[in-house]
Amino acid sequence: MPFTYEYPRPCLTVDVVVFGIDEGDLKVLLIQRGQAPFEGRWALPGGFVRLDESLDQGAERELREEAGVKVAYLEQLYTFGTVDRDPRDRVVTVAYFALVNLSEHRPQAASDARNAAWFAVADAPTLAFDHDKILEAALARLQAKVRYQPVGFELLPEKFTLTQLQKLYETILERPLDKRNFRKKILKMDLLKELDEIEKDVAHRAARLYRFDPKRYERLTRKGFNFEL
Amino acid sequence: MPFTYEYPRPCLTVDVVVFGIDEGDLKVLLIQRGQAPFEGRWALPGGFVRLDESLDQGAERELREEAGVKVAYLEQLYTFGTVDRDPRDRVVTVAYFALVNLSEHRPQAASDARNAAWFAVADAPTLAFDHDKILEAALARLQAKVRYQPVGFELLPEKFTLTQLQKLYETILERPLDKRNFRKKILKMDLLKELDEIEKDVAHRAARLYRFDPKRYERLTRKGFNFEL
DNA sequence: CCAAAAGTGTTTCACTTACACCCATGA
DNA sequence: TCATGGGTGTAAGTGAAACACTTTTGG
Repeated sequence: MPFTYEYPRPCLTVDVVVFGIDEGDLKVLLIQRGQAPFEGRWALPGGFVRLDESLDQGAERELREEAGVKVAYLEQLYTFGTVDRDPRDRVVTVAYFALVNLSEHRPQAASDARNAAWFAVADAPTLAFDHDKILEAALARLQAKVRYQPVGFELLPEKFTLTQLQKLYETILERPLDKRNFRKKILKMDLLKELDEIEKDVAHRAARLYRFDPKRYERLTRKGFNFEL
Repeated sequence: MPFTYEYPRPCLTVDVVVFGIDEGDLKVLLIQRGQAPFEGRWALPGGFVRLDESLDQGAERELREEAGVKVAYLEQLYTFGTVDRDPRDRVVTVAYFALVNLSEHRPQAASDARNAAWFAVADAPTLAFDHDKILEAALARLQAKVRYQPVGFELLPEKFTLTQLQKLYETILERPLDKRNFRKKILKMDLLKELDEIEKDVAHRAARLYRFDPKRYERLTRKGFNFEL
């Protein structure tokens, strides 16, 4: 018979804040709850961790099952464990923070789970449990992170213009950036590869397309940079 | 009869990496284990979370009980939850990161728990479970944090000299700093209050004592600063 | 030819860095 | 008087911030 420790055990869940960018809005993926507690309320995707999976695996599995989402980036955010955060039982949740490329994902996520939806972060509804607090923490983390790591690229299509990239940063940081300074700084990082292609089907001068250099991107992700702007 | 969720539950523990500074060495508090698994091996202080306490409360309680330590600073670090990190059962642990003022604490901690000891981080033994990984993560966090928040002061006595403060930073960052630049920068932050007192009992010119301004300190802790040096 | 966005340089200012000598004190 | 650490200023370089006009293209 297997050994087990003789201590009372709380429930353990994972919850994931999934961010995507859509036409200048920062969006978050929410799920409408089907059962009590908080039945009918919107909440972060998540669920109970299985005993045979790690926390990271649990987070990915829940996203797949609940929202059909494949994430481009996933990191642990914080663990929330106040005694009364779930009215029915003691539940500790490990919160995660994820980024997805919305241009590839929207159709799937929307069709797959009829009760999943993307909300602009600015006008998300009041969430179940302490999920408002979790969302707030995730937003703070995203804003901090984008200043010293190139995470933001996970949110864009593979080929993009510098203006798209700048809009992404402006959306996340919630303030306008200077065009010339932005381009100077981002190009000096030697992170982008200029392509021979340009935008199509725009009613004005077409912009040059870029893609990021995966090697350089990887290096900067590890060692960090300073992106104050 | 109270409601409970019908999912298998892992064990949940907290473990704390407690740092202190002692004569130019960065030290960490370890506990020698009295039971299996890893009996006799050194490990981080910690233990099972009770169902009627939050994670933060659990961390503080364990420190009190196991090591008689009152911490000056405590923050959650990361949650470790791979399946096999404890050979006997599924145990998820929420790791914390703490700073104590060693000049006030050593006698107590040493006497209180005969199996607790301070080790220089550089030559700590191999630890039980995945505690080496946790310690490594805590050290990285401390080094990162000290650059943009005034956490380091928790490690010093109330009144201190600028040289002591500089040594503290040098110890944490593991590299020498320029004396004049250090003083210029730290004083410009308007974080320190110059006292009318000077060092006692030194065999050379006595240095001026400083204390930090709690209001200003609080503000900088929240909003951050840049301390690259 | 007009609307719309693309693209491009320079100046100013603040901050970081490097660096060496005299001072005060107790032994 | 000597050994020990305390205390101080300047110059050069780097990076951030502010700022406006010309170019290209499609409609």
